[in-house]
Amino acid sequence: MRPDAVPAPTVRRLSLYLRQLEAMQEGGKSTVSSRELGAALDLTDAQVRKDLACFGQFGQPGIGYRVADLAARVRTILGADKPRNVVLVGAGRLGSALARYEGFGEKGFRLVGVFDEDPDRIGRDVSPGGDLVVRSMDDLAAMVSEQNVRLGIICVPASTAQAVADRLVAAGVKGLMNFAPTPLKVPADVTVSGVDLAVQLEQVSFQVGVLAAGGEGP
Amino acid sequence: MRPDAVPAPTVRRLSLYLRQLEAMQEGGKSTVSSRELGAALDLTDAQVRKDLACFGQFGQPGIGYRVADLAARVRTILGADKPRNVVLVGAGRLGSALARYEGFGEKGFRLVGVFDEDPDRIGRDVSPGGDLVVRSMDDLAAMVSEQNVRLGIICVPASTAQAVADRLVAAGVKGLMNFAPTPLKVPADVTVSGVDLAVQLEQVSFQVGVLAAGGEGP
DNA sequence: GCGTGTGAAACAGTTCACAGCA
DNA sequence: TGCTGTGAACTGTTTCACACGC
Repeated sequence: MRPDAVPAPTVRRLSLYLRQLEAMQEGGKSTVSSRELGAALDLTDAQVRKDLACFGQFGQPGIGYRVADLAARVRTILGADKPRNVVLVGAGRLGSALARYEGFGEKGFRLVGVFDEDPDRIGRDVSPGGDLVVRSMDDLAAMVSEQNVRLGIICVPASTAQAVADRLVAAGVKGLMNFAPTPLKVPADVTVSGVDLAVQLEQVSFQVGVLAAGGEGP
Repeated sequence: MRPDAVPAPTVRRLSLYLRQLEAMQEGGKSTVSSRELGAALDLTDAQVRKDLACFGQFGQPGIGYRVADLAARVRTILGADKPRNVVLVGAGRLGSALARYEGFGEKGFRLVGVFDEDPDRIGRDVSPGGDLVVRSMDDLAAMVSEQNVRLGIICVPASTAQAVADRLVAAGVKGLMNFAPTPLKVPADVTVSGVDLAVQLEQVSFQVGVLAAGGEGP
């Protein structure tokens, strides 16, 4: 299957498979069936097989999948086998917390720069290791091109998010994770994923209301 | 349409409509067409109408929708017209940043408690206003029942996330937003929304790789 | 027996196209 | 004319069911 034909939901699950496989590998498991892998992630066995089939066949009938092999294969598919550089713009509370978030590093992402236009924030240390300080926005473009950065995280207020996105795109970034509660306009060759925390909580809240109302009946 | 039959994507967009409508209302706009509303959010006009039609008909043919009325109606549908109490568990860096995130308050959520089991964190101030301190997990159940809390945010490491979820559910919480990179098992009447930041970034990264590869051809 | 890979069927969501109304 | 509301068509995803291999 051509890589651009892989459904988005499949890509999301691939990431979950990898995490689960790594946990199983640590636990000393050598093979796993689609049923087992699915059960751990609340998915059907058919779903797991369909997802993996997008990238060729590497299961053994009657046995299942070899955990180590499959993990390595998925890692390659996702590109998680080589480090991918990331920059983060906006060193407010959320931005600073994300800069220190270990989860990105565990997935093979390398945060190479944190930027902000507020002079009070520039120079502040935002890494657990102490080797990352907030830099001026003036240094953004150079960093992106020198370190070949393709991914950017936007953690600025909604009012400046579009301007920041424009600068990142102009510098050469091709994928954005946007925490600002506003839609971004970007060229077609740039991917944006909006992470709108309030909207997500709103969704849970609505669902809770629905289930509560549904449960009231006789 | 029965409220439990509303598609999840529609609920998410409803939240976006509301934000856009509020912006338009502030801008002094009194009516808006599905085309306009859609354009602001990168949606088709048909999509907007279908979404709104789930909740009855309140558009005027030839005119469009009255901004103020529609905003009020959507607010009611989402339950955003009355405050909804929320507790947050895990006052690490991410948890502390989220506790201070204004976006939740703007949507009508009220964070009434922040909890952690680490004694070093208990008592620390985690609010912009200074009226919210980290409390012991021992106080969780009482707070949830006294303040009638239905929503919880989990910001603890993956290793303790399930245990925290169990305690929240036992206390009476019906909806969870989970920032820990692990799936949670909960009863059927409880909703969980996983916000897996690394997975989300992975998805963007994969997409970037695909588009880059696709663009190389002749 | 068990378990993969895969076409067929079912389902969900989006887009189209148009009737009907201001 | 402009715009809504909505059935019909379409697209994409999930589930089912089974042939084939260990």
